[in-house]
Amino acid sequence: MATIAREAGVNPGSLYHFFESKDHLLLGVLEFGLGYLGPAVMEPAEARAADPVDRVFALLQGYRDHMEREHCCMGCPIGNLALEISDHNAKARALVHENFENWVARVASWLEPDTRMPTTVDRRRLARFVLTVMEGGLMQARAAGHLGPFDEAVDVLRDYFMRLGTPANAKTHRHTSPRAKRRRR
Amino acid sequence: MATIAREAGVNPGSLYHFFESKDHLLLGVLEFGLGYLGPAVMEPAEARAADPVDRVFALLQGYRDHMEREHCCMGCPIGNLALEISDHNAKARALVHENFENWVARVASWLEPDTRMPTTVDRRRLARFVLTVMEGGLMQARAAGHLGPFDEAVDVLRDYFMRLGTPANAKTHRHTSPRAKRRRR
DNA sequence: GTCTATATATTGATAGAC
DNA sequence: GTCTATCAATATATAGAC
Repeated sequence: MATIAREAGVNPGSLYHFFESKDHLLLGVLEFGLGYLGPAVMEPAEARAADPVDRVFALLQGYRDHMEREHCCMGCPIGNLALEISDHNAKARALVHENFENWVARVASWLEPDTRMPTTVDRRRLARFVLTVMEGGLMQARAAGHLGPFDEAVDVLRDYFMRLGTPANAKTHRHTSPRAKRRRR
Repeated sequence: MATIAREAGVNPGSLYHFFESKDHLLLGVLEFGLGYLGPAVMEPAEARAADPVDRVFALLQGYRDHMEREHCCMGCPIGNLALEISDHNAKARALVHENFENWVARVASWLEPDTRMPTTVDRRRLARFVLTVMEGGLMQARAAGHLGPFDEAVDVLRDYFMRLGTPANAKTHRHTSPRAKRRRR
């Protein structure tokens, strides 16, 4: 609470005017996330690519850029909370879940109209898989202190999409570009 | 510290005879993990399946069983610490990374001799991808409160292995068995 | 090495003036 | 609504007897 107050430039006691407790503030953060996702995370990816699969990799690139700006700290705030929140905090847990479902639904809506993938491919399941790979990749990148593990995971995911019949646009192949040679590991 | 002492059945002060501080105890936990992984996690999977790919899914099944026993709480202790530990705690972070590398190296050693996958498939990268999917899947399962998201992620991963030319043994297809019908979602 | 007791620091929350 | 001051609770760590 003290850190939040300091970062916000307010006095410690003032937070309690808006949130009746530490727990309520956490719920406020998670509710904020629900509205933040669209404008701050999904819309930029939608603006950068129209193709369904390119959009997915533009989204992942957005997380990568953020992680790089933070020097491999932080990662995904919702993912961090997912593993930090006690299993007994039902309300917070439900909101983390809702944030994930929100993410999955948006990405699934991109993949649904794709005509290259067989119709037997469950778009929602595939969208969830993208989230799975993103969160697992960021976790390892944070532990490693560099983006190598995240890039590797995205590479394999791209290979999978290719095998589903939907090669991603070459522009999203950042890891195979000359610049990538400078990467650690 | 109080919780650990209580669970261990010792008095709060006694912990400080073995660990000079809270931080040192955390390092001790992570060092313990390095030796715990083989006997407690990898060897059971190795005993259950000889085939490289079946072993991978036996390993994932082991995490699933553990998660189910805990009623979808806890998940992977190393993964939890990976996102909970401060980015400034360099020693702890390095040990989390070492735990992950340990995991990846062991799984890669299973995949290396596989003759069905093209030799162009980077075994170590694939092993890391398995860890990525496992951690991302457990994270979402913990948030959801049920194993649905984990099972979905494993399903997609199995599909990927199949497309690489290495279908997993039917016995590991727990999600498509009649029992799976009882699953939520 | 373990116990009881306690010191010290940090954190969560409140009170009341402005 | 914000500020200063401060309370109460919790958590980390230490001391000294046994």
